[in-house]
Amino acid sequence: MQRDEDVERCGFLHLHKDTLARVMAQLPADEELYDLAELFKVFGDSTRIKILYALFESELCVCDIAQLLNLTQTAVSHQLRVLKGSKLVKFRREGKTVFYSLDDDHVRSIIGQGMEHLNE
Amino acid sequence: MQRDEDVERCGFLHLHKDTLARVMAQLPADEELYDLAELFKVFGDSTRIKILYALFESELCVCDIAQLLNLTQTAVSHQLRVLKGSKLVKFRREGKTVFYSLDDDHVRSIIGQGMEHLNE
DNA sequence: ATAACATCTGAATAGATGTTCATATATTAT
DNA sequence: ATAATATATGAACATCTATTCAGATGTTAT
Repeated sequence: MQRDEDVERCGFLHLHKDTLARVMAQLPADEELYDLAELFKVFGDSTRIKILYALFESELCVCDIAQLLNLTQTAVSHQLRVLKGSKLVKFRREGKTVFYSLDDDHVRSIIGQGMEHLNE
Repeated sequence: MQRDEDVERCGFLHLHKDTLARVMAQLPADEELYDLAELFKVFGDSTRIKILYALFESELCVCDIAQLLNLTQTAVSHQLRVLKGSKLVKFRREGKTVFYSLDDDHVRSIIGQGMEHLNE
């Protein structure tokens, strides 16, 4: 991934200096780009997408999610942990059961935009 | 991932029938959800995110992208292939060089929404 | 035709990821 | 305290994925 000057490559032949400046100016810091990729990685699993979609309509407990989507309780629990870590879902406890719900409207808009892209 | 009735679980204790109906009605087909996850998987890699971001300002050739982002030409080429496969970038050939550009405004909005979510 | 250049492709490898199994924790009822 | 229930967690395993290396393809100039 890291590179130095030990390999022959073309120069910035096709890129004007001012364009280069604009591209570089737009480019966020490496860490921010990394975090962004980490966020999308969370959306990049069908189990998690299913869970998020199920939560569109109503808060749900772990067990209901598992039955609804035909998944094991353990798998759901693991994935909810990931979704929680990215602040995409929040939860509240009520006795033995834990209810999860969407934490953020960005979830809807991101998924919505993704769906739009697919249906083109 | 697949389950049957051989394991003890809670019933739909917390979910009213009409809510269940709404949740199920909202839920897209499995294949669609799978495709959506595949799409986000593409966004879920920092190299690809960098490439997409670089293309926000201007079309770029493979070699310029590689130098700009300090990546090998091969790695960039492989990732452009993936981006092309998801219709996120398009390209045009000009002599020896190939210029890539964003294929879709959804790229901007999806990345934008992701960034917004991070900065909360 | 040959050389030089830009890009692409396939195989191999190392690292990341999701599920399962077994078990632990937490809450409620008896 | 004990049992029952809902959820969470850790380790192990199999699968997927991104990069690198070596070589192929396509284009232009000589």
